[in-house]
Amino acid sequence: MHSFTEENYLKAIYALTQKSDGEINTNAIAERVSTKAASVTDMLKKLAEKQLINYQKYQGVTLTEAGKKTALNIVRRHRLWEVFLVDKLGFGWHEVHTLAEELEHIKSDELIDKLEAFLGNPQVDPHGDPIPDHAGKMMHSSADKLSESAMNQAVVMTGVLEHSSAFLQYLEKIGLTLNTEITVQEANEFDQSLFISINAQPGLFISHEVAKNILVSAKE
Amino acid sequence: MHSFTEENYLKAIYALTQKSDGEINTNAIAERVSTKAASVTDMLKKLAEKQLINYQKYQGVTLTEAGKKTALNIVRRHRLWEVFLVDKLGFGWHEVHTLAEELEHIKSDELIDKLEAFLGNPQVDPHGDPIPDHAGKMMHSSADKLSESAMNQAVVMTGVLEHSSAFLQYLEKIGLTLNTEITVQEANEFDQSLFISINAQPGLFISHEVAKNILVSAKE
DNA sequence: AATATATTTTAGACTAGTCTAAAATATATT
DNA sequence: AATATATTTTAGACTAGTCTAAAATATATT
Repeated sequence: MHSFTEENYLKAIYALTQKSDGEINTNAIAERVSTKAASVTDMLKKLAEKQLINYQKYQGVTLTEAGKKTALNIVRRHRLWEVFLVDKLGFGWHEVHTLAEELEHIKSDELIDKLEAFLGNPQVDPHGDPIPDHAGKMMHSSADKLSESAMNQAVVMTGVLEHSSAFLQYLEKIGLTLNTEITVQEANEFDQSLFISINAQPGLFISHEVAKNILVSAKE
Repeated sequence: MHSFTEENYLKAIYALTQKSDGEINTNAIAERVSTKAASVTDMLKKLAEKQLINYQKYQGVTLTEAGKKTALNIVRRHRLWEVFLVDKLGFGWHEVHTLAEELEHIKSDELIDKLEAFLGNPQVDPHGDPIPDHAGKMMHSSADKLSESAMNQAVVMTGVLEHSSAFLQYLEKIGLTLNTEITVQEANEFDQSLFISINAQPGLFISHEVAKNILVSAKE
């Protein structure tokens, strides 16, 4: 069994790997787990010892198969708890991350499997991120950024690339939530801001910064 | 905020207080939190420092008001999670204690309040133990031991005094679960074993040891 | 290629919680 | 009341995880 702290490091390494394939460096991990580089080095030795990461001094880090499996399991737990918090307890999608960070460390496969069944075997969490199964497999969505979406073509919002509470609250306020139907009606060449319509209602402007953090898929 | 470990000590002291009013001694706590007396002494100093317990060297321990409030809050969390695990996820009443011991340490009043509402504001946990409210108040049940129940009088099972998995599984197997209607038909003078009928079905024998760990209330 | 800068690691110290063995105190027994 | 026994506390050491400051290495710049 891995400690609370070890799990957090693995999760951080996994998340960083997603963003930037290749080796992950010490400072990036330190920032993610809110600690100092020196502490990270200590933990990397420990994780390497346990065969969870490939680590050579000064050479950066990659997850081993075992490490990846563990990380995906944590992600699985995290996302299932998020679904529970939003769907069952009525939390907003911007409020659940911190709570799920605690809940994810409760280790019982039986608990998680029962939770999954209770939630109706959801494929994605409240932010549209896919939920890994036991084996670590998860849905691969073929989503595009709204900022790259074609004009006058109805698409459906399926995810976000930015998970900050501020961003999520803003989206909710202007009516951009998962499964919303969006049509880009105009793109401003100067700043790439978009004029869009939501669910066929009066449109609104969003900045490029916002548009590039929204994922959409073709309406099926 | 109190650490995971501090919470466990407070909970242990509270539980011991329930069983034996008066001061709680170091060894009893050590056994309950599975540690050594020396470690308990260290922690008692810390808890006294934080005004959670009244502690004088060699004199035993009592909870302060603040300590009691904290302990009741942990009990509240523990029992609500147990309801969730049994009612919503389908765990057996003998399986939930250990999981709830982990879940109870997740500290968010909002989470617990929402969980409580989601569960329909239950008054008791799956073992019939009352759930404290915010203020630490809880239902006071006027239950008797089945072993002291009057003959030929229908009563309802409302709780247990023994929470071991083995005992709970045994009760479930023979059909003794919460809210079961029980009538004592015969008492054996020699060993105080009882012949009882359950929900008006063919009767069965139970030992005195079992009967004295079952709580019943008058059928209303 | 030599040097400056940035990144990572090492060394040694700190905290929370635990332990063993010895010392101090309380309680039980005569 | 004196002594034996049981309980609790103290002293000092250990582990997991963290930190700062200095040393080692890698990368960027000239």
